[in-house]
Amino acid sequence: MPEGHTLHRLAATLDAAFAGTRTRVSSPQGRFTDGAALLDGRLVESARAWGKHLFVTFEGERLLNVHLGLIGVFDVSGYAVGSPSAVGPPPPVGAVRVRLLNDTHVADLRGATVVDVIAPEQQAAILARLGPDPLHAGEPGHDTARSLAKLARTDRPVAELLMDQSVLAGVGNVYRCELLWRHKVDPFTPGRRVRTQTWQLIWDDLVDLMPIGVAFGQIITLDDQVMQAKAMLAGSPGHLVEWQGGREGERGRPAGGQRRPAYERVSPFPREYAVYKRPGQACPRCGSRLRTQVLAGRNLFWCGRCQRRH
DNA sequence: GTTTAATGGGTAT
DNA sequence: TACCCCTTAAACT
Repeated sequence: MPEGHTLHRLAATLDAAFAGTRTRVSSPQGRFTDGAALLDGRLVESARAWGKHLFVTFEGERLLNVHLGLIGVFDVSGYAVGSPSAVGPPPPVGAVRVRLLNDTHVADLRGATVVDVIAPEQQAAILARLGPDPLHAGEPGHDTARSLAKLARTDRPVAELLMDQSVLAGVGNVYRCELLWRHKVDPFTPGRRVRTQTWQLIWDDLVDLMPIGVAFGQIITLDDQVMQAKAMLAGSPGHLVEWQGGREGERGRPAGGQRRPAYERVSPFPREYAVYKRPGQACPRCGSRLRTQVLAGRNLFWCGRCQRRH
């Protein structure tokens, strides 16, 4: 589910599956019929993500803009990769708002909060609202300069600022809780009291961790898992790994040695976090009882004993 | 069978 | 701060 790593992985998956191909666009559920008609049959140029926003660019300066919200899912699967399929694409299951289809792949979108056909100017307006994205680090504007300037001018708590997409694009509730814990930062520290160095270290950590999240399709922040993940990525030749099943995340028999891009790697790691969703349990670092509290409408999880830094 | 929770965010009050 | 939207699956009764 969707923080920035999910969207970037999705963009890469869609790009590999659809870029350069003429793509059918439909709305099996019927709530995107008009938009689908505007895109149907056009060539897909690219799929890219900034923060939690996904853009699929079609020929003729038309873009499909998707925001998954809290519960959206965009499932991409290959139904005839390697050899032509006699059976064709699978029928849509459930409330499929948008289906992308070409000769090899099918992608079904469900539950998204934003699904729009937009022009390049509207995309520019969306991007202008976003803060720097750790997954675009190294590109112009994607560093800590802008976010530090914002921090210096506000008393809003750092835990709220980390989730503000105009401060940092792509960070969600899991990354924010885990990063604050990793850096021993008190979630309630007012923005202007956060040390420049602390914020820089958090940013550098996100730049390091989020690509691992993209590669494994999972937020990985526990140090031992991070080390194992890095070793696996370093040991993987090129960018290809064995495809593990019919659908992302599902285990299944290898489909005849088919090779798929690394971003479809299946994660071997259990979903474990230091503080996220562990209220009442022991802090992995100091053993103190972990706490939870709703902050700005979202559940915050932290350790009240060892998160004291600013 | 019904309720709830979920890695989000916009708009109204 | 409250409420709204989107959808599904797990947790309740």
